[in-house]
Amino acid sequence: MAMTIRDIAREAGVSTATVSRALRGLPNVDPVTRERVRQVAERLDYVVSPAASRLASGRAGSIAVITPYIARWYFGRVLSGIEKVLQGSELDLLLSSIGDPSETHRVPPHRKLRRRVDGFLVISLSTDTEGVNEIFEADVPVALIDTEREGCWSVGIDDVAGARMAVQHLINLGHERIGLISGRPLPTPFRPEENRWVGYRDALVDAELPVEPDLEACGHFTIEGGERAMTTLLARPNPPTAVFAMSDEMAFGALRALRAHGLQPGRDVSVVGFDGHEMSEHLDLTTIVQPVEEIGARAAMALLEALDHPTREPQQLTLPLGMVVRGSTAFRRDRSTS
Amino acid sequence: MAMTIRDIAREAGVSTATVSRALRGLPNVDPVTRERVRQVAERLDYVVSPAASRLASGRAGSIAVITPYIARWYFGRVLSGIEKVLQGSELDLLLSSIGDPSETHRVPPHRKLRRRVDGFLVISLSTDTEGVNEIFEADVPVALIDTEREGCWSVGIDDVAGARMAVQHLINLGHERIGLISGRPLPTPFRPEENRWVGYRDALVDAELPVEPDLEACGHFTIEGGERAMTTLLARPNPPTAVFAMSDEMAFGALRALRAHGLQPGRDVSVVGFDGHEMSEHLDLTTIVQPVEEIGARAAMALLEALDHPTREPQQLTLPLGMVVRGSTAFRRDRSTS
DNA sequence: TTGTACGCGTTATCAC
DNA sequence: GTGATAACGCGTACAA
Repeated sequence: MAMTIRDIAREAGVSTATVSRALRGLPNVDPVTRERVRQVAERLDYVVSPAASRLASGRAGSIAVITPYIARWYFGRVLSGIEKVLQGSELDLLLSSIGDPSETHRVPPHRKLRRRVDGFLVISLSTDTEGVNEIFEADVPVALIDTEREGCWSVGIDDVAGARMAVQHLINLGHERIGLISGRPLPTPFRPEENRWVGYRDALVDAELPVEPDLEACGHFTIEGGERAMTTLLARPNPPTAVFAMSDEMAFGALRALRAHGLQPGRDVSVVGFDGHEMSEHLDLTTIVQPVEEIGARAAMALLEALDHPTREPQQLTLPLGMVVRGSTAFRRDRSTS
Repeated sequence: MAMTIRDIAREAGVSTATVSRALRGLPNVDPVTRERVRQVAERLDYVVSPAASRLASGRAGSIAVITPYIARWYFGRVLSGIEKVLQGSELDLLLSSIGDPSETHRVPPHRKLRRRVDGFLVISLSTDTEGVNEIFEADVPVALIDTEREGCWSVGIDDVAGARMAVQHLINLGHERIGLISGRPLPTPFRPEENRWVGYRDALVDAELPVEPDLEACGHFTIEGGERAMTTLLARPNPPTAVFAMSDEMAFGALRALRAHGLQPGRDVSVVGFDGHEMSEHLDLTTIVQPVEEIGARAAMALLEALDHPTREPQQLTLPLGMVVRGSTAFRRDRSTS
């Protein structure tokens, strides 16, 4: 049924070794021979058996992407960036979501992926997360997204600086009580969350503004959560006049909560998001823009490089951030004045 | 370095054959022996070499998901549903996006995936799309999402009925000029697009309402596109008083276009979307709701079943649809009256 | 119930 | 530049 390398060898009148060399583009093959082998392989519709090739070569021929979520905006886009790069390589992309690490545990990826991948690509997860930490035991290169770790390649943005930029923008607008819609209570298994928290706090401290627990609420990175968080903040004794949400989706929920309370974003309460989600433009949301697809693409490229040059020293890449100011942020006005 | 089956056999004092049988849960193994082998394997941290196992057994141990996009809402959610099911199986999930079939061609998935998957899961793509049609030559089961084809398993919704329901809702509200924001000009490589077009037309024809080219505009399934499409429709000599958008995201754009023109969704122009996107609630959009993640999950389950029982006759599964009515649709009022 | 031994389709190491 | 041939690690008839 399926052609084997021997069929090609026989048909081309050469040995299997030569077929192997010819097809893989290795040197020391007569151009004429190579071409003949190519023709025969083409004609007989031959494709190498990956299983056999992998067994013989010792290479797995694939890389695994470990992500907490697949369906969420950020992760989908990063994944897309990764896939586009890998498409151009010879490697298979194995997708493995580990779900929310705080939920019921699935089989840790390490155990299931043992011996079957040449490298890992990890999105957003802290390297000490249970189920993630184990992948470093495997002796394959790892490219980290949104995190760093000794001996690993990594790509990401400066979350601390991004959060600072967002909060500083609010400070510049005269706000003094600046709230935070975070993901969940620290510590979290997501690095960006920690870092944005630090950036938020640093900006406030530098400006000698209060950092109160009362100014923070968890939004769990969902629209619903953001809405609840904003509602919570509004119900506080002394509510913030501006809010920094750690993601655009949570900011969307915050905007909705404001409107539900008869408040106008920007005019009554300023909101800054984080991501550069397409909808932010449509909802007139000021936000920190990160190059999401490119983050994925660069990480994939880094991993490919690591596989090509095993000895090369891992690099850390930080991609630039931007801020788009829209109507959701404005100068602070005393609410009683309006 | 890495343990082999022989190491386990030696350590457990049995043959490799017994180790293989014991570890795979095959019958005809003394429970005591099996347990001992298990213990040894556990202790030595042994995992089978997938390459060797696949070569020997002839099974690829993985399935491929073919999708046009990864980053878009619908596809990300379907993919997530698939992944959750596959996570519980022994199969690897190979992700392969083929991009927009009308764009520059990448390597067709068939060629790259030959001999390396036990089955295919195809999302939304017409089976006669170039690069997709070839996968049926491989002699492996295929589960189709949003499409059907002889000999294939399939899962989806009734797009014709869904579109009909949306348009009928508008008709019931008294609208007579009902516009359509479609994806792109027919023919398209996406089945849902064709079917929703049919449902739109059928509903209008049944109600003896006009089906004019002037009432249709392409939105390419993006927010931006939907906005442009709505703008186009509003500029027509005799613009529609209601619009059915083939996706929620296009509907979001349409809502924005309306506001940009000083029109109020629902009051001035009614809009119905399609999907059940989380944001639709926040934007007060009436929409047809489909169980997206479940579509993916069911398709994956179908494929697993097909792999387990190769002789079983393929089934076609149609999942139920719902409609959520919100503020974006309302009784038609003569615009001059307002 | 268990063991033996061959085959799976390549790659890689030698010789030539 | 090319050809034998020994791995690679496991699954599986077949025999015991």
